[in-house]
Amino acid sequence: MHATTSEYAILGMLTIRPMTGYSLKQEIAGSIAHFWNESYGQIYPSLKRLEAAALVKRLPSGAGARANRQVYSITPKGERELQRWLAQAPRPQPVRQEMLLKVFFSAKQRPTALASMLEKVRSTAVGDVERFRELEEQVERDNPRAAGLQYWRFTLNYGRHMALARSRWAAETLTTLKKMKKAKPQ
Amino acid sequence: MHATTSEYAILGMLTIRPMTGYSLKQEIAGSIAHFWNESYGQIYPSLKRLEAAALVKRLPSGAGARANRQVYSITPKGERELQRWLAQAPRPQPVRQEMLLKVFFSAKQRPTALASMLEKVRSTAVGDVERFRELEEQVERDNPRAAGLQYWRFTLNYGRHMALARSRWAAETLTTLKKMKKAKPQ
DNA sequence: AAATGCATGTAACGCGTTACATGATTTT
DNA sequence: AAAATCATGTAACGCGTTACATGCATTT
Repeated sequence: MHATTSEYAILGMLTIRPMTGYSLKQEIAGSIAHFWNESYGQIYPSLKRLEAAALVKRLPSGAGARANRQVYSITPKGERELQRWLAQAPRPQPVRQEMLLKVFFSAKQRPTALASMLEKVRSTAVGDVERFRELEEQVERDNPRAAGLQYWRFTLNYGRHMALARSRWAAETLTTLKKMKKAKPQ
Repeated sequence: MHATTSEYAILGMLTIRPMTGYSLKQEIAGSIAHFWNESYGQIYPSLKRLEAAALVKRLPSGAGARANRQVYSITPKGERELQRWLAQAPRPQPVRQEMLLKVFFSAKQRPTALASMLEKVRSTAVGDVERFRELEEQVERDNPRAAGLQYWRFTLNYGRHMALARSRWAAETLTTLKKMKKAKPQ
């Protein structure tokens, strides 16, 4: 078994309900888009591979309208494979923070340039905190009895924690930058 | 101008001092590895492209030993291009959190599986906080008069803030998970 | 003499997005 | 009748890592 993370994401979505490639994309956009996305260029070939590995199967399409529609559901084998994957600790992902590159290389620039960038970072992060809070309320309003509501909340809460940390770091860095300016006026 | 972020990273490193492809890799590993990495497969072709765009130039290699050695330095044009890039707000990067995928899809699993995963996430994050603190001390010890020391600190501090937020989120989530178990014992 | 380090480079592969092509069905 | 939505798919490209090939210089 050498499924990609995209394939596990699809497998996971299919535990909610059987779906077409098209509705997978929609469902992802409407639930986990704040931390995961898939494009059709990934979805359709993935479904083919998952089917070949018997982790998903095509449901018989009711003849007539939308006969070309391919509805996929997860198989028991697919459920076992998903479960196996869930139990493994997430692999640490390589970090590539373009923003920190800009911070680091600002050492030889006028500090005001960095300050204005950090001000944008800060205000974006503050906005994100609010956005996550609203999203959570919206999710609770629209899906009050969703089976995985609490788990959904966990993921939104993660986003909020991170955005909050980011905003605090930016504010702290801006303060330090101002102190540096005072200590060493040009 | 359509340089990639890797190319800007290389350009930035060359503001520290002229370097070979080989030493670029080393220098990156020894300073910004906590948020950025480059492989030779990126570095050498990038240097070629940067040279073609006249953003870097090859220094004349002193004949004799190591004659094949290619030392690159940033050009005034390269410095202008870097500065232009630094002034732009960092583009928001697409998030793909494998870990949250596991949280989200654990809704239909036994909660103990998620708990043990989160415990790993938490302890790793706690370790990271400590690691960033140590790294900062080490940097201050080894490079006490580095020109960009404060900016270096900013980037390490970012890592620490994020790791701290992650550890707190994990702890909070674990607590909620325990409460859920109590409220609905199997 | 052997091992390690310095140094340059490329080919293959993986994973992902974007953009396009195509057409049926449903809504306005 | 037109517009929007549902639906499937692929080709091209971008960016990145891994693994390999090659060879000289320095240290042990």
